[in-house]
Amino acid sequence: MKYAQEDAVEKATILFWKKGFQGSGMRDIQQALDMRPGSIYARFQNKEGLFKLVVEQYVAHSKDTLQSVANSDTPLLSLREFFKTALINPDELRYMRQCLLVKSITELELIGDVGKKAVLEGMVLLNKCFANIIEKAIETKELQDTTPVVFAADWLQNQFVGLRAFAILQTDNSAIEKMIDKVLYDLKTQWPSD
Amino acid sequence: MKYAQEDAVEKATILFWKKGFQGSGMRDIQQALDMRPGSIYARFQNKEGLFKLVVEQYVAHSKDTLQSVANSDTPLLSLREFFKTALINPDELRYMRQCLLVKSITELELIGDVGKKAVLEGMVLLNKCFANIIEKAIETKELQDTTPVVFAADWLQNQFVGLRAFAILQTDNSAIEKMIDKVLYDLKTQWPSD
DNA sequence: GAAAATTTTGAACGATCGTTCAAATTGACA
DNA sequence: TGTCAATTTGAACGATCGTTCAAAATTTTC
Repeated sequence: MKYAQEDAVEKATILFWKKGFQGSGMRDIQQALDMRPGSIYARFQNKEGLFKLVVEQYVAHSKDTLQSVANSDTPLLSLREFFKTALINPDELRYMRQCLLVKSITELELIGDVGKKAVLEGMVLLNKCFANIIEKAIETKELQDTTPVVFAADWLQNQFVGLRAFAILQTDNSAIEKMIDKVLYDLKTQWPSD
Repeated sequence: MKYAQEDAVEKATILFWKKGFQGSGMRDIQQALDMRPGSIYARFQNKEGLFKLVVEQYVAHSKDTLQSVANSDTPLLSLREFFKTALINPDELRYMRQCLLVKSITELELIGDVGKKAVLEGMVLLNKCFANIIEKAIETKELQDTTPVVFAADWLQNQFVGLRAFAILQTDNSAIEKMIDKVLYDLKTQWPSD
């Protein structure tokens, strides 16, 4: 029963990821989940309720991934692999290059308060995950211990956003890899002082 | 007559910028332009035709701005000012922090071919402007002459995308300024070799 | 100033939007 | 197997979507 729900949310995730909140009609959702409108409303309250679950599941999954990066022996090397996996994928999965949260932020005004809250809280949570990775990388001496953790976490999250927007337009995978290298390079250099 | 058209496109720009292509209904547009549907269709063909003009005008304006940055005595200092102007603005203009092109890219699948083409060509054009700035900065010795122009242009455009997504969520202007400093710092450092 | 050409108007169209709900189906328990 | 609760169904609702077009208003032409 609970499994069926997770499965439905997963299918909805693909749809929202591809088409956005506004762009995904209830009839698209009905088709994707193979459920009739009444069932969807009985289970998820309404479109926004489903979207909220999608975002929460997306964030939870991202959090898990980022935590396993942080807990790796070499967090920075794992981070590089994580970037590559997220940004370089076959054509039918290209929609995944865009970050679902960032995509949602661009249409934040059109989403209700419930969905909005889920998106913004998700951003904050993932920011903490990035901070955690940086802390761990300092511990393993992959990063200098002078690295400003909180600021670098914001910066790293930014880089990820920019990279994803870049990757979605890019056909050349090696250009994406070079861009990832630049990010990791800049992460290790000096940071501007206040 | 032509002036009235530019004025209408400008008003439509604000609307599309705030609400996106899909999120801007024809009735919103009618109200924003103070025109009745028939007039709008007579002038702009349809919603997508208006959107195309909006994107083209947006790109043309951005191009002008970036070119004046490139033609400054100190392109890199001007670039810094450009970033600050684009990313730090009063609350009623906050919608401008998001890049209209990037916002459009997130809903590219929902826009027709005409609008899609305008957006993608706009990205390419602005990329060339970024490359031009880098070339000029090399000439003025603000950048090392080993800076890889084409790659750095992609990178700089990326940074701008990331910064804008960051700025739209940010309330603290000094955090944005610090992030801009980091970008300019990283622009001047070494680049990973192939 | 009359006639012709151009532009603007706004009611109305069919399609699609998110959502509802009475009826049918299914599942749980005695 | 019969009963009751829980779930699923799908036709249908009012609202809104992008768009059309005959009629009215305006501008241009001679």
